[in-house]
Amino acid sequence: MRILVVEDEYVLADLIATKLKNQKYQVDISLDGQDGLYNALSDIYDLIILDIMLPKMSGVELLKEIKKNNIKSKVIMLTAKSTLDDKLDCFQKGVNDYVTKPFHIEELLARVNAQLRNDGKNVIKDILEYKDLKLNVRTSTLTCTTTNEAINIPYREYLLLEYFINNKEQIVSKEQIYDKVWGINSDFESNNLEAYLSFLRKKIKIIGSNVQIKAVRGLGYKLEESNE
Amino acid sequence: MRILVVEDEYVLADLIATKLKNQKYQVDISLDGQDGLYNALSDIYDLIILDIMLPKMSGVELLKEIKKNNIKSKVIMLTAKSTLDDKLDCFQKGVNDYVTKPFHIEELLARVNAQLRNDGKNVIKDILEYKDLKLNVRTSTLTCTTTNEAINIPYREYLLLEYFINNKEQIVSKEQIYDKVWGINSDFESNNLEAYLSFLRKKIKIIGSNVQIKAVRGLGYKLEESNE
DNA sequence: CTTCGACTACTAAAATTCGCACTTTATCAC
DNA sequence: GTGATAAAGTGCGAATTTTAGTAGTCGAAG
Repeated sequence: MRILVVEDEYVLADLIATKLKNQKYQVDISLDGQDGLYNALSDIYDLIILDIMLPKMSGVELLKEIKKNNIKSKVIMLTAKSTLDDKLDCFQKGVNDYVTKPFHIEELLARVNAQLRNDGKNVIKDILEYKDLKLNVRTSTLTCTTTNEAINIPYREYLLLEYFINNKEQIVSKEQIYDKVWGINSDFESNNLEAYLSFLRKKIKIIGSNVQIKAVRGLGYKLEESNE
Repeated sequence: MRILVVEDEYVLADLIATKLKNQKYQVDISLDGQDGLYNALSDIYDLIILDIMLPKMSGVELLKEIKKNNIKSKVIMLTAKSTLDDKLDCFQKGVNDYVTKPFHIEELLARVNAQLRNDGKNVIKDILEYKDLKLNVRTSTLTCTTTNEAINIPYREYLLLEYFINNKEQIVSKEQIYDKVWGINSDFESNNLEAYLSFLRKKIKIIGSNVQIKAVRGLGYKLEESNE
């Protein structure tokens, strides 16, 4: 899961980012509205935390722009002033949640989690699962429930697997994967993605799962149960 | 959209219900926790507004129960007391939003709307169909609804079929097909297109559909139902 | 009306290409 | 130094392209 924090107070932005990273979110920071918009328009973020008072472009304007461009990231508004009208205005414009400063950082985190929760299933989202695979978000441990074997997963491979589980049984293109795992501004030249796929597949095999990452030539990859 | 309000102060419950009904939601009211749970377990609600202090069964317990029963309704918690720990506890248990009394009714409505907003997901059409053929765009799988057989379709053949379905029952020339499937600057010398038609027809036959790609001599091809 | 030739369409199979998998080597961060 | 990440190298095989041979269609001439 990838989150963009748009907040000009560097200390606060950094605090939020650090806490979120501890929860295994990938976080980018923009310190002003213009940069925030630029990043937001990439449409790779699952959620955007957006301050209202920003240099260069206000949060409200930014919000309007991303809605106009059909960006599907969720948005949590963050603000010092908060008359009822301000709130209503933002909700009207499509905000998903609205937090008033000062706030407890834990509450913000809880609200972030509430927004990104996969409704219905995975109520407590510490564990992502697909078939006999369980991926513990906190410890980065991958477990196979049939063999009861477990293995630790390094950062990149974790991101990769997380993306696959969140898009289980769907074909995802290399570009999509690259954007999510490495970020927008990566060269995407070498076959580095394929190398990591190989690492990940090896680990899945080691713990004895029958889940596989299948290549769909020309289109991308797909997480599925292997059939034999 | 159907909403359940669980709140023992009748005046407040009624106010919320009335306002929601004005926005075209269907609303039911429960005045105590037991009745609330009974209603909630029907799993017909898109959202539940839940007070914490309730007769017979507390909101928190109710929440635990519906999560245990895998109810997929969203939940907005409504409460007078609100220490940070209370909030965190509720979010932890899977609440989607948390509103502290006293609140402006308009803010609650806005938050309800925010939760039930359709986020523009699933708007994109995932499935192209013609007669008994269904082509899943995400998985590149072709299914026949009469036989229930399915088969995977590689890239080129997928493009070809996609074009045919988008121009169902119309005669399309070889040039048009070539431009769409291979791009404008292709040699178009060999009978490569015909080879692919052959592949595709074979697959359609394998899954037992009665749709056919008919050649119209000198003009092109046409996707239609075969008649026998 | 029939027959023949020319042309178009179809399919099977061989040839080729190119995407992908895996390994190895280099670089980086702690 | 150790483990994680990035880059480079190599071989395989499925997807694509090409080739070639067969079947079917049409029209004109006998």
